[in-house]
Amino acid sequence: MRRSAREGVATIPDVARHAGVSTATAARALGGYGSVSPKTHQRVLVAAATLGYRPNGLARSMITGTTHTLGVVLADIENPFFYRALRGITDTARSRGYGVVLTNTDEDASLEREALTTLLERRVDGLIVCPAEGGDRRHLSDTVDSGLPMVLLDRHVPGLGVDMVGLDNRRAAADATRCLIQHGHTRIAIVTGGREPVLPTPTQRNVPGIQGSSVTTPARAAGYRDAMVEAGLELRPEYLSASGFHRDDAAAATEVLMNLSEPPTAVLAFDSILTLGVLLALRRLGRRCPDDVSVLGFDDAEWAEVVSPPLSVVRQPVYEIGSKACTLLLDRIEGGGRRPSQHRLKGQLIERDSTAAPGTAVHEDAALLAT
Amino acid sequence: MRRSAREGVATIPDVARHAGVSTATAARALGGYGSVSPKTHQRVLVAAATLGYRPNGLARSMITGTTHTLGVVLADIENPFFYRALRGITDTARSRGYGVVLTNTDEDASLEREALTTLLERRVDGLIVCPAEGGDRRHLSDTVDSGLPMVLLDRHVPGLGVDMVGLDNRRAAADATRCLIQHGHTRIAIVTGGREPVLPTPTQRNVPGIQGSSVTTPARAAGYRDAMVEAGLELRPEYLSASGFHRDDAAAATEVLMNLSEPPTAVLAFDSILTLGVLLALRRLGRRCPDDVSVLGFDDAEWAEVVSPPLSVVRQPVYEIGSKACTLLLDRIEGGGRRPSQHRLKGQLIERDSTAAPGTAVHEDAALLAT
DNA sequence: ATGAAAGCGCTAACAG
DNA sequence: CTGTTAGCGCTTTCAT
Repeated sequence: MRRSAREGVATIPDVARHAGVSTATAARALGGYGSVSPKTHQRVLVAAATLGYRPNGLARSMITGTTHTLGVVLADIENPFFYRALRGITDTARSRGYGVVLTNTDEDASLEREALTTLLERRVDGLIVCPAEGGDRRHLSDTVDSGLPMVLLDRHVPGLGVDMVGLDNRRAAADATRCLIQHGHTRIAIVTGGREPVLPTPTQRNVPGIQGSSVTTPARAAGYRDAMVEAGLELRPEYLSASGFHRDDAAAATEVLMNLSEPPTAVLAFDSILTLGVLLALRRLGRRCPDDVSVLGFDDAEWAEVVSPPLSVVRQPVYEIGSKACTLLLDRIEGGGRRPSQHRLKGQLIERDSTAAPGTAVHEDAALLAT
Repeated sequence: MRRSAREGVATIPDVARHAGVSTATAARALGGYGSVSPKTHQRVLVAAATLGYRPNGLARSMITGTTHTLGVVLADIENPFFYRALRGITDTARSRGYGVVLTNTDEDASLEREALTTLLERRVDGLIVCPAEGGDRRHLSDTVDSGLPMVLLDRHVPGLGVDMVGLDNRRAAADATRCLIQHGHTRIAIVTGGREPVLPTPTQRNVPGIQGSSVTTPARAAGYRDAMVEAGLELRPEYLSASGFHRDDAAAATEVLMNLSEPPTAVLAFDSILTLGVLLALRRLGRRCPDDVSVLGFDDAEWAEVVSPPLSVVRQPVYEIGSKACTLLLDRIEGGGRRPSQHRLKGQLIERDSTAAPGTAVHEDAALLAT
C-alpha cells in the first residue's frame, strides 16, 4: 500500500529526462552546486516541480559523508533541566540547518550504550550526551576514539577529552548552602538523588582534582561541604540523603530526614523533581515551610513561584547550556578542532519565601502577596 | 581532522576480505539475514570485531527503503503536554526499534512546513504531528498524499484522512464546567490560549460535524458552552478570553478578566502553562483562590498538587496518548492500512482545593494538610 | 556549461 | 550455504 504509493517518486534521472539534460546537470541545478546556465537551471526546476521531485537525503549523505543530524542522549525528557536544554539544542541546531534525534537513557548506562550504537549507525554528525550516572563508560571513549565529535551536557567525564558545558555546581551549591547558613541554620540536609550516599570524607576536602571535574552530584555535595566546613559546621552523615531520582524517592528520603531525633531545619534539594518530593513530604507530615523547615532547590522550574511558599532556588541557565553545547558541537563539526574545554556557567541564587531563619514564622499575607 | 579519523572505518568488503569470504556472505552474517554456516558466521563476526566494523545505516536504508526513524513535529517541547507525550512516543518507538527526530514549530505553520520538508528528505518512515493552530495546511495533505504514514497528535484536521489520537476535549471541558456549576458558579470564564476569540455562536450549537472533529481549543470551548447552555447560564463574550499560549499572556488575560465590573468567580484554563499564568495573576492582584475565585486547569502538571491551594485539574492521559499515537503509526508502517480513525481518550477530573463554592473561605489547615 | 561514468556501502536476486 | 552481479539515488571527477 504505502510502498506502492511511494515507489513512483521522481528521482534525478527522471527530472533530467523530463528537462532534457543529463543527470549531472539536473543534480547541479537541484543541489545548487557547480554551474548551470540560468536557462537550464530554470528548466530543471520546472521539471522537478511538475514531477514532485524530493531529494533523497540518504543518497546525498552517503556521498557527502554528512547527515546534518545530531544525536542527543539524555536521561529523561520529562525533567525540566533536560527539556529546557533540549530546546536550546534544537533551536540552535535548526538555525544552522541540523536536525536532532533524541534518546532517553533513564540513567541506564546500557541504554546509553545502545543509543550510541544506533546513532553511530545512523551516521549522525555529532553527539550531545549527558552521561548516565555511574556504570561503565567505555562506550563513550570508544565513540570519541572513532572520531565522532561529542560534547557533554551537564556532567563531566574525566579523561574523555571532549567539550563539556554545565553549571559551576560546586560554587552554586556552596552559595546555596551559605545562604542557608546566613539565615542561621546549622542543621542543613541535602537530598541528592544519587544512588549511593555521597559522603564527603575529610580526605576529599579540597582535593584539587575534584574541583569542577566531577559529575554533578558529587560536585554539589562538595560545594555543600565547602560552605559547611568554612562555617565550622558539623557534617552529619545522616543529613546526606541519597534517594533515587524520582519525586517519590525524594519524598521518602525527606520523611526519613524529618523523623530523625534531630531533624534538619533546612533542606537543599539537588534538582526540581527532588524538590517537589521534599515539598510533598513536608506537606504530608504537616511541617510548614519555611516556619519549620527551609527549602532550597536546584533549578528554577516554571512552578517555583506559584507553590506555597514561593520557592527559593538556584537558577541554572539551562537553555543557554543547551544552546552553547550545540554551538560548540557544530563549530567542531564544521570548523576544526580546538582543544576540548569545560564551560562552567554560573548559577543564580533566587531567594523567594521558602528560606528563612529557623523556627521563624512568616506573616501569612507577606507570603501570599509576594511575587 | 575528524574526516581523516573517520575515513578509515571498515566496510563490509573489508570485513569480507579479512574473513576470507565474499561480501555477500559477510553481509549476511553481519546483517543476520539469509543463511550462513555457524563457522563462517563466527569468522565474520571476529573479523568485524577486530576491524571495528560499524554498519552504515544510510546504505542499508537506501536499499531497504526504511530508516527505522520517525519524525515528530510538535509545538513546543517545554510544554508538559508535549514532553510527556514525547516520552510515550520515544519509549514506544525504542521498544520497537525506531528512533525519533524531533522538531518544534511554536505553532508556526511555515516552520511546520519546513519541518515536513526536511523530514521527507531524511526519509523518515512515518510522522507524528501536532498540527499548528491555524495557517495553511496544504503541506500536511501533500505529505499524506505522498503516501507517508502519519498520525495526528492532540488535534484533528478535518478531511486529512489520517489517524488521530487525543483527548475527548468537548466532553472533558463540559465535565469541568459542570463541576464548577455544581459548586454554584454562574460567572465562569475560560482562558483559551487561542489567538482569536473562540466565540461559540448560537448557530454552532450542536452542529453534529463539530463534535469531536475540531481542533482542541474550539472543542473545549464547545464543551464549556454545552455545560453552560445545559444549565441555562448566560454565555458572556467577555468571559471568553483568548490570550496567547504563553504564561504571561494568560496572566494578562486574567487581569483583564478580574478588572471587569462583574469579574468571573471561576476560571477554566485550557492548559497548564495558561493555568500558571492565571494563578500568578491572581496572586499579583491579591485575589485568593478558591475564596475569591475558583481555578480549574487542563493537564495535571507535576506541580499541581504542590501549589497553593492544590490545583483541581482535568488530567489527560498524555503518556498514553503519545504511546498510542506511536503504536498506531508503527502498525500502519509495518502492517497494512486500516481505515484511519480518531481515538479520543477520556480525561479525568481531579478535584483538589482550587475549586469551591463562590465566596466561600476554606479553612487554612484543611488546605494545607490536603494531599 | 554540460555529459559520461564511476562509485558511496550495502542488499538482493540469481546462480552455483 | 556461498559467490557474482547489479544496482539504491546521488555527487563527483574528468572530459568535452
